[in-house]
Amino acid sequence: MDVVGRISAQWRERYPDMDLSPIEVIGRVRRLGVLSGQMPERVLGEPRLSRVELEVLSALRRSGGQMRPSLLTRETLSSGAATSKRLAKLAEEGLISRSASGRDRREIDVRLTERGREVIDRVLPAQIEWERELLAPLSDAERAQLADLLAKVLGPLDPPA
Amino acid sequence: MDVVGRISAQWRERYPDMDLSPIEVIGRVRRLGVLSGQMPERVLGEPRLSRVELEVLSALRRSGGQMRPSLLTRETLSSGAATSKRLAKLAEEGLISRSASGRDRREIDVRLTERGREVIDRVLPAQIEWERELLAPLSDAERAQLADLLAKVLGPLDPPA
DNA sequence: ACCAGGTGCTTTACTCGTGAAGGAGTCAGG
DNA sequence: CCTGACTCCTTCACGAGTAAAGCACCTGGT
Repeated sequence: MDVVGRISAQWRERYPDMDLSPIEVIGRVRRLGVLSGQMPERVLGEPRLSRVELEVLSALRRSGGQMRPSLLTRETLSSGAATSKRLAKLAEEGLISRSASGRDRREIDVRLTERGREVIDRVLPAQIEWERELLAPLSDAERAQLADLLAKVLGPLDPPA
Repeated sequence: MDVVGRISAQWRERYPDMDLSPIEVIGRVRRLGVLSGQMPERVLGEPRLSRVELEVLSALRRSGGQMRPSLLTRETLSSGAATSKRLAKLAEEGLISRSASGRDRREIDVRLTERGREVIDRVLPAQIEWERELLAPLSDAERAQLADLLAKVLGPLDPPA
């Protein structure tokens, strides 16, 4: 039995008629979320990237071209301030470039540099591999089912656009 | 479709033969983990408690008596340093007390104060209610299924004890 | 009885995130 | 044209987390 199982067993023993099903889901989600972020050294490439920095580079990579900070803010579920600092750091490390957008001078175009593209192409597969290992106890069908159930929960929560 | 769905669709379009199933699970888990932590004001009681502080008080509440910091560290998946500071803050706010354990003078007994017990008894039900709302899109059976699948993944990951 | 190595908690120095305030740009109504 | 309200990004002051070092204490082999 996992930690959350023991926790809710303890609650149940104490208050037999409390409905703990939310804890058994959300508690596990939070735990798995944290554990999935504790990647072994080998997974993160040369420049030690945090999970969120990796998400930024991934977003740039899959979008193909440039992206505005506000979009990255939404995708990473963090504050605008955090994005600003993150981009400054990534630019400092030579992984992205920032340049004024032509259309609206308030906007910034963020792009991967050559080096940034090379880094994300090396690190992302390792990251996915690590996630696959975490999910090893599940069959393919179970993994798909898990993805579906989570999508069902997230659907109404995620911002409409 | 949720954000992660759009993300993996974008990847698929670009690299049709990449296996993205880990992203579709872990990505959603991470997102839901973050969103479940962004509780509306009303959920957290008088003293503004963070999610982890609430976990500490809950652990003390359900264990019935006292607990050592090292145990709380393991349950909250954070560092010992973080636990030390957290306990100092909670003690400052009068929610817990810390006293030397009789057995081993390195150990500390952490207990809920009267006020601490009152606070957690008020806040925890609100918290569970909020989690229940997040999971509203699922039927009872689906919620149970989701809990099971997550337990299957966490089983091998959680520390053995 | 000693003391070397291990354990349990705290402290220190630092990084990273946040909300709120700030500066610059756009735009619609008069 | 102005001007006031809005948007986009950045800066600031601060809170909270971490790793590593530190301190006090226990324990088992000699």
